[in-house]
Parts: sequence; C-alpha cells; structure tokens
Amino acid sequence: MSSSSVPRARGSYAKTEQFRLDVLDAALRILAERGNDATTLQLVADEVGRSKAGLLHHFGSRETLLLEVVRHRDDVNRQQFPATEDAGFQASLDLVAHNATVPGLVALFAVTSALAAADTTETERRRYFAERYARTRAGFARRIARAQRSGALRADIAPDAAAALVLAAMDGLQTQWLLDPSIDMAAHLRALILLLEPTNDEDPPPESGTGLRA
Amino acid sequence: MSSSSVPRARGSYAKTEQFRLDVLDAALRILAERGNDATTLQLVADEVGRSKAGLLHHFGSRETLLLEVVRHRDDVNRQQFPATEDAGFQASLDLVAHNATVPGLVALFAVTSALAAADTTETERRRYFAERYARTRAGFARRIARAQRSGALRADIAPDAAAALVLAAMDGLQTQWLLDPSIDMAAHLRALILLLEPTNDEDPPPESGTGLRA
DNA sequence: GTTAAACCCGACCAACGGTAGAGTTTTGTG
DNA sequence: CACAAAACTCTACCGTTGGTCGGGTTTAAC
Repeated sequence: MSSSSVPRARGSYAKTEQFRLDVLDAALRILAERGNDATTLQLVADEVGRSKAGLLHHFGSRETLLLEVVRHRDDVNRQQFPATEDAGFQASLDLVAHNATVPGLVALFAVTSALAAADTTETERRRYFAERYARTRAGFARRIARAQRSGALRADIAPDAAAALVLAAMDGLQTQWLLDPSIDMAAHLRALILLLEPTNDEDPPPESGTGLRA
Repeated sequence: MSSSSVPRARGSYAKTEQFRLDVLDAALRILAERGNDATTLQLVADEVGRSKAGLLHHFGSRETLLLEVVRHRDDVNRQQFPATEDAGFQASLDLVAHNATVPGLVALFAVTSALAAADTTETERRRYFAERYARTRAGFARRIARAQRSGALRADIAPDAAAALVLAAMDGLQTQWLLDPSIDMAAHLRALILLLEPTNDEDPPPESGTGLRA
C-alpha cells in the first residue's frame, strides 16, 4: 500500500541547476546593458541557446526570473560582504564602494525594489523585498544599539531610526549616483556615519573605525 | 514672398488643455490603484471616454504620458509646499507627512525615478529626474550652508554631503514605508535633521525649529 | 528495461504600444 | 462670412511581448 497511487515526487535533472545559473547570468548581463524593459525572454533564451518556452518552464514567469536574478546576486553579495558583528559599518561601506563599479547591478536593484514597493497586491517580489529590508534594518539596529552602549555611537537617537536612515541613505544615494555618477556614495555614507558618532570634543570614543573626517 | 509657402504655426484648440489635465488625472488614479504595469493606454482612454490613438496623439508615447503625470504632480507639490528660504526643513517635513497619505503617488515617484535612473540611454525621463535631483540638492545645500553659518546646524559636514543625505533619506524612507507602512517617514527624517543640529549640551543654538527630541 | 516525471520546443494566443490614413472640428485670416 | 489648413479624432492594422498548450524527448528511479 505504500508504493501505489501516490505520484512519487522526483528532483530535477543533474544539469538543471547549472542551466538555471547560466540563465541568471545571461539575464543579468542583458539587464545591465539594455535595461529592464528591453530585456526580453527571447533575448535571454537566445543568449543561452534555448527557447523562450524553456525558460518559462524553469522560472514560471518573466517577473519570477528577474526576481531570481536579484535573489542570486543578494546571496553572492552576502557571501562576499558578510555583515560581521564587530566591524561597524565597514562591510556596508565596502559594499557601497564595490557597487560603484557595477552600475547595471545597482540599476537592477533600484528598479526591482521600487517595483516591489509599488506592487498593489501581495506578490512574491514584494514579500521578498519587505523581508529583506526588515532583516537588514534589524541587523543594523542591533549593531547600532550595541555600539551605543559601548559609547562608539551617540545614544540620543533610537537605534531603529538610525538603522532606517542608514539603509535609506544607501538606497537613495544609489539613485542619485545613477543619475549623476559624480556623486560619491561611499563618501556621503561615511558622512552620515560620522554624524552618528559622538561629538569628539567632549568625550573621545574608543576608536572611530572609518578614519575619515570630512 | 512673406506670406507664402511657409506653413504658419497654430496653437492648440481651446479645450485641449483641459483634456490633457483630465488625462493626467485619470492616469494618476489608475496608476495609484493598479500600479505601473497594469496601467494601460486603453484603460486610461476608457476612463476619459476617448480612444487609445487619441491619447497617443497628445502625448506621443505611453512613457511620455507617465512622465507628464509626474511632472504635473511635481508642479502641484511645488506650489503647495514651497521651499521657503528661511523655514529650514519644515517644508520637506510637511511634504513627507503629506506623502504618507497618498501611497499611490509615492509609489509612482519611486518607480519612475528608479526607471529613469536605470535608463541606459539619454531619455527625456532620465534628463528630467537628473535635473530635478540636482536642483533639489542645490537648494538644500544652499540653505544648509546658511544655517551652518548662523550656527543653526553643525558645520563639521559639507553642505553638499548633508543635502545629498537628506534627499537620499527622503527617497529611501519612502521605499521602506511602501513595503512596511508602520515605518514613520517623518519621524525618521526628523531624527536625521536632529543629527545635523549642533549637540546642544555645549552651545545652545538660537532655536530648533523642529520641536521634537526623540 | 520499463515507467513516469522532468524537460524541451514549435505553434499558437491575447494584449500591448504604436502607426497609417482618412474624416471631422476648430480657428486664424482675407 | 467664407475658406483653407492646422489640429484633432477614430478605426483598422502592425510587430512584439509574455504566456499557454500539447506532444515529443530525455533522464532517473525501481
């Protein structure tokens, strides 16, 4: 009775995983150089030598495919710039500095997060970004609260507010930088972090961590 | 020879201007409740009792129409929340508080500005937002510089950096708020402004202007 | 080796933004 | 007022797009 009537589930083929990665890679390349609207399923399919219908079989819809690209890049970034618990905002500053070398990727995130935020229904895209922002904010807030207790950051601002501000600044500066590449994202983010540090003509903190003054 | 062969130019019909405003109004309504992708020319045309081709005659393309919606709302906002030269950030705080009542409008701006920033070619949309951001930033920077000279704001941050940060925070907080309406945009923006003010346990500034402490 | 799930694609579809062209309305001018 | 032409408006049509469908092919578990 155990091996009848119930359709046994099976996994994917061996080469499927690699194929999916190839697609995400190709999609990212095309997105970066042609933009959101001009990135069609046909173009991506041609790039990987498959059919449009084949892509839809694996990803379900164009929107899901694009979201998977974002998700994958998030994973890569998270491995490359791990938010270590003690390094303050150094990881964030490194990430911002790195982002300044990959405008296509920054543009993809800007567009996708905006579309997610503008979704009127509860889509997978919206869920993903809502959870992503909440998680990032919580991580920032936790580290800020600790830094405040140790005296490394001024304590007259709520950790949640400071976390939301740092995250907002990173996002907003990206938009400004895309529109005008002379904007220095990392420098401006450092300026915000300096504002969060105690005024050092009254009680010098243990150490700064950013080593830039203005 | 003066009145021959040269086609004399003429203006629009009398009712055209009102029609264009009706279209922008209808488009904004549909955008707000259905989102960017679901807002089709046919829907807008039906809403104003005209044909799709009629709209294209007046606006040239869908993209231009959506940009005109943004441009018009910008004009309205600029009249309703004029950036008075002496009121510090009060006008910005009022605008942010007002925005918290019109999510559809906020979403439209978030999506359009992101798309503009992601445009790979030099589109009208991109030009508009680039100029808009540059102008806003310059206005902020000028008022911040003056406030620094008068001692109302701390002077250990470059006015350009502070201006970029305030603008970035306004943008970034909107995205966060759209994804999670429990985020208090105005409160967090006030928190940033407080960071920009001098630490008042050493040299009390003339007056605060925001009247909130945290 | 057999079976069924996973894969893959050509053909098709509805909806979209946009164009073409012909007819109608408005408006400046003689 | 007459009239010419710009401005307007629509129906019909087009190419592309994302997505579906059905049937063949490949892979993998037993």
